[in-house]
Amino acid sequence: MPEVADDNGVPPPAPTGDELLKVLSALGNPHRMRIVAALMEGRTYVSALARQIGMGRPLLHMHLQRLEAAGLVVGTLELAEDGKAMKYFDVAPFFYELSPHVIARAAATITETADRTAKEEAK
Amino acid sequence: MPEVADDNGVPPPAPTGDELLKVLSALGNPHRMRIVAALMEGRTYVSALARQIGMGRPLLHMHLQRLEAAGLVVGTLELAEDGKAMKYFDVAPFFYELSPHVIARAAATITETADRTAKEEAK
DNA sequence: GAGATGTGTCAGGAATCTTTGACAGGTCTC
DNA sequence: GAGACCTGTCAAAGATTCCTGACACATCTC
Repeated sequence: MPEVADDNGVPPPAPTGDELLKVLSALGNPHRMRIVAALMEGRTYVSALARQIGMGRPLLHMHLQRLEAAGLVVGTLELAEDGKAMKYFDVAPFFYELSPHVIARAAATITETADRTAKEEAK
Repeated sequence: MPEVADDNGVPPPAPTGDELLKVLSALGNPHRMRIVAALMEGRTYVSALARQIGMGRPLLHMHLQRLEAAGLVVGTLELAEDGKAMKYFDVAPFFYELSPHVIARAAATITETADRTAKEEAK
């Protein structure tokens, strides 16, 4: 018997346009996909992960930030026994379905905050 | 009773890393999401679509190309009655599931063709 | 032929994303 | 205090993506 998740029935298959957009653009990057993959093997803290996948800390930091903003990973600042502050990351239990309908529905609710709209708004 | 699709059972939930990457980065863009949405309402040709969603033809052309490369839409060059060549686009019946496992699995099969690899390859 | 419609491509600038190196702050051990 | 870890941020390069304005080619109508 496989693992039992406690959600019953169909999960809400209608994400917001902005949400889906953030998720897709976050996952649409080789490094970030690898980061999620690495995190699947167990939680770690930033520096360790950086060494593990051969990537600069500042870079990793930025990518993790992007993933966290999309709700795909969660980071918690924990204090180790010796008093050092370490930020551990875990993958979040996300699930999305990608189909023409989902895309179409999501497209209708796109805010486009990062557009010229903001400028004209300011006027 | 909902619509009946003629695929039986579970569709292969293990896309290639490169494939998933192309799909996600293609869909992770507001314009391209809107293009898919617009195409869901019916097939059209490039110029008409450009007018419909208020976008330059060259730009639209590029976006459609990206979507087609990812296998999300299909374009066919058809000859109208009056002899004009028009390129009609349809959305493809794609379906992907996005979960940590899928990402992790896909991440393992990333080719990274668009990397420094190509340069060193050329040498 | 001029004009309207369709196709496609190219060059160049604008806007973003990615990446690196340096810096600052913290705790612990020697 | 010096050195080894950890965290975070910033500025400035590099690389991509996005976007626009031409341009070329084709067909049909006036």
